[in-house]
Amino acid sequence: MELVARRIEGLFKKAVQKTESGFNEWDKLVIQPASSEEFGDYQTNFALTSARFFKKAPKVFAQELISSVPENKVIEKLEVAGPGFINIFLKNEFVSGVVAGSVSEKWGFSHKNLSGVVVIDYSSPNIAKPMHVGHLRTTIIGDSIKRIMRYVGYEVIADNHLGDWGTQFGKLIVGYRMWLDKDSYEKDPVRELERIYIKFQEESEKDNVLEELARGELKKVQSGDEENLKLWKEFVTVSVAGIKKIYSRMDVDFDTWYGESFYHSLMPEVVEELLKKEIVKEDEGALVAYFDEEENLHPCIIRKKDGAYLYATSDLATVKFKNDTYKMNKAVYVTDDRQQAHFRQVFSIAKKAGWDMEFAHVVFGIMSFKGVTISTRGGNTIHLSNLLDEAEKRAYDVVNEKNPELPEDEKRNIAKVVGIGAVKYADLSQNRTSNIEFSWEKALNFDGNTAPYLQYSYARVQSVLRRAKEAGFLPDITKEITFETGIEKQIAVAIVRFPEVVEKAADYYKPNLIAEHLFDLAQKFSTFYNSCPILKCEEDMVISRMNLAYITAETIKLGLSLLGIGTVERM
RNA sequence: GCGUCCGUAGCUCAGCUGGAUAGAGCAACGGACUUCUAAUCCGUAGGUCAGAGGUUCGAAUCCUCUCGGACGUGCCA
Repeated sequence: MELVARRIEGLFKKAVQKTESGFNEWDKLVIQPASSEEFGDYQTNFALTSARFFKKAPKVFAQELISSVPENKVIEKLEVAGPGFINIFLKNEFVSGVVAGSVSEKWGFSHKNLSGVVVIDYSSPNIAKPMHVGHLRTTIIGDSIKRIMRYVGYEVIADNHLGDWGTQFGKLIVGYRMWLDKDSYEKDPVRELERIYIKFQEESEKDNVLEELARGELKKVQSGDEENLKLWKEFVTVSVAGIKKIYSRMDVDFDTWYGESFYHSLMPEVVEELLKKEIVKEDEGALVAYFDEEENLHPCIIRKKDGAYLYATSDLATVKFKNDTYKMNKAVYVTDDRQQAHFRQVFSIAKKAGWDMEFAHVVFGIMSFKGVTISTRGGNTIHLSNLLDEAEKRAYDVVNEKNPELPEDEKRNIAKVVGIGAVKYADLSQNRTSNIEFSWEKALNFDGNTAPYLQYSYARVQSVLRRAKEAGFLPDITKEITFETGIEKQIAVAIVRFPEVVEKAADYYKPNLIAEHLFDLAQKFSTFYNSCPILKCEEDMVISRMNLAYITAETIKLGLSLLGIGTVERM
């Protein structure tokens, strides 16, 4: 089914072609949601932005335009307002038909370039340390972008670029040999590794010989020392198991797990290719890429004078690998904004190397707690597992209070879906690149603009539908939805706009647009629910209202699923 | 020094790809449950969009400068 804004766009295109040939700046023709209900359902500023091209006064041009729009089943009324806005009012029957179609047909996004593969690199924790709330943003935002892009029709590969080859392994090997507590290692290896890691940090501040030892042990891992390699493998295995447990709780998964260790063997040929293409030069024994002045980037070291590779080399290897392995459309990286310069360098080098694809660095601000950036080393971590535990516990307490009669396992499930949904939504509903301060209160809030609010709206509809079923009614989308009140029409229009919001969210990598739209829809639904009875109104309105409620719920469910958040039948 | 990001209601944030009177949530205050789940709804109050210039028919949004904050900046990741 074609997006409504695109249908309107098509009509205006015809109108323009009727009045004037030779116009080709079609990207100026933007149909947007009306900024206020009084201005209709959609609006366009096209007459204002393009009046100059047509050498006409905006208002005059707008008037001509609306009288040239061909006969159609979509638009009820057009009016010119203010300096030359065109307000677009849709036909009720049309809106109602689109709303009904939205549950039976798939939205069409074939106008987009969907060919090729999109690889999204997100989460990518440094392993052998437990995941903490600092990992939340990349994990949740990346997972949502994956879901959104898949829904739109891209072939998406979710890649977890694990930090499984870094300096932490040298430190862990040293610490493991010195301070291991066997019992706690057996009980919870990841926690014990974390303890060792923190202890190493503390001790090495007093005694910098430790750092040197660690570098030595790391070197041994990388050169294939059997005993160290065995330890490394063990650390990787236990950490990945721990990480997967967390992902499973959060309903996050990946298609590939090409960690840094995977790319290690590819580094030499990457460097060789860059040398051959004269993108990097030797300087003081290191290999360095330089950039044009207008790129405004610092030189980037690709290989150290001791022959070791760096972060940039590793990321360049990922790009080359993607280019060689897949027919690429886009490569997307979801990280905090400290890495902006790094990725600008990587993308620039990759383009010069001819590794052809679109690049996107999706950035967000770093998370701090009590004013300090969260890090394992800083000792101010909040383990992700603790946050999820607490979220589930609080959600459980609420369900238990509101619906004590529900079966225990259902209450547990509700607590999980609602608690984790709240945590995810708190992050996904904001998309500022500014830094954020972690707050328990915010992450665990269940009131207002939160996931539980949306889930609650969904559950209420299910409750109505259950009662309707008992009374012998069922939603029937072949029956028309009529708008008796203004709020019913507003709900319908919000449903019509939903796929347009999804498309925008995919284009700009902004899940918060979906969150915002769902909240708006759910708020309108709550208003409707509280003021208009669904089952206790005149008989011919029952089916109409039930249909509207049903489709609203389905839209909320779909939207939440694009955010990686589930729904429950009761809560 | 240079660069990037940020500064919007008491708090947390939307809006930033220029459009009509700057929006939510939380907190505050007042109302609505014998009626489809009150994790809800309705209403009130709250703003020199950090500041100053500029571009434009039109600026929270684009440009310049100033102030304030965070981060990055040749051999860490």
